[in-house]
Amino acid sequence: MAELKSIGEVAEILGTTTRTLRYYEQLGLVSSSRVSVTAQRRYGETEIARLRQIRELQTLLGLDLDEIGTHMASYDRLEALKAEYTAGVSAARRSEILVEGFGILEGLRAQVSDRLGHLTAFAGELDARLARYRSAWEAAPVAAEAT
Amino acid sequence: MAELKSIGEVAEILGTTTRTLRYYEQLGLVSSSRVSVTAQRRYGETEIARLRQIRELQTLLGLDLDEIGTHMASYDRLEALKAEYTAGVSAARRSEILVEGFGILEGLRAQVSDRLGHLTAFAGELDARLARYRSAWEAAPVAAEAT
DNA sequence: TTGCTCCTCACGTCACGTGAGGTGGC
DNA sequence: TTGCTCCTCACGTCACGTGAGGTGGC
Repeated sequence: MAELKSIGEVAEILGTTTRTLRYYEQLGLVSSSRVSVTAQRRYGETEIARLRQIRELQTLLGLDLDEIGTHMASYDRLEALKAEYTAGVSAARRSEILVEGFGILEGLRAQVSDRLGHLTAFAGELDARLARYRSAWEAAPVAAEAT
Repeated sequence: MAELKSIGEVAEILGTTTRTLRYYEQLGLVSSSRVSVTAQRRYGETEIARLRQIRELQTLLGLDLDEIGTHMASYDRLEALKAEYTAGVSAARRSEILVEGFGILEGLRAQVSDRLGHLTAFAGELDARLARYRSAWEAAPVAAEAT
């Protein structure tokens, strides 16, 4: 029931390389299960999801690995909260971490919105240029047949 | 009427550093006007627009400087076409470059659409997480006053 | 047993960051 | 004349790329 995958399989799923995954592990961004300390790395669904998240923060938002490390630490704190939550912590501590986690996600969401705005504007520019091409094309119909 | 700007001013406008602008010039991505070969660099509106374009390709689409170089070379060819166009070239050559330019822009547009899709999905994930926070918040109203 | 993928160094590369030491414009 | 920004090396850094040489699983 374990369904563990090799580093090569995971690299292909994520569209990256084995070198990159080992580098992430070296920086402490992810961990992999290993039979012995020199044995082959194995990845479960949890780790793959974590890696996917790291990749999104890196490629979509352009964060560096240090910033990503901070975010992942926050996510880890939130997971720890869930455990504390069900174990029954004080209401004050509970709200403390809720506020922190909420703030982090709001910050991310703002960055995403910002990027979306810039990307949409860029798409608009490209569409305008493409439209100008099409009108240039209409103006030279004979040339179109020459290709 | 020149309105030339210094490297520091341009760097601040683009939200980057003077080092980066000099590096781009070293790679041949942009040029700057200089009184002598060792004198201070000056940038006109054309060069600033070009730099802005380079930055968009780099930060929004994540292209490397080699790929960006290829794109800028294409843009240059299109500018050259405009000159040829008004000078009156053959219809065959005209359509040749129109096809090429159109293809380049379409490729870029596809990449932008792809990124927009991924970013929108990422925004959706974040919104779902934020919604879960809000319901957790409702469940602990007393704690909210404690902060 | 033969490939194929995996492993650990370790040097190379890309896109800059960051002083070191010096010259030029308001 | 005094700052401030500019200049050119040139070494450092981050996030990997890329072999070198060797071990382990189907």
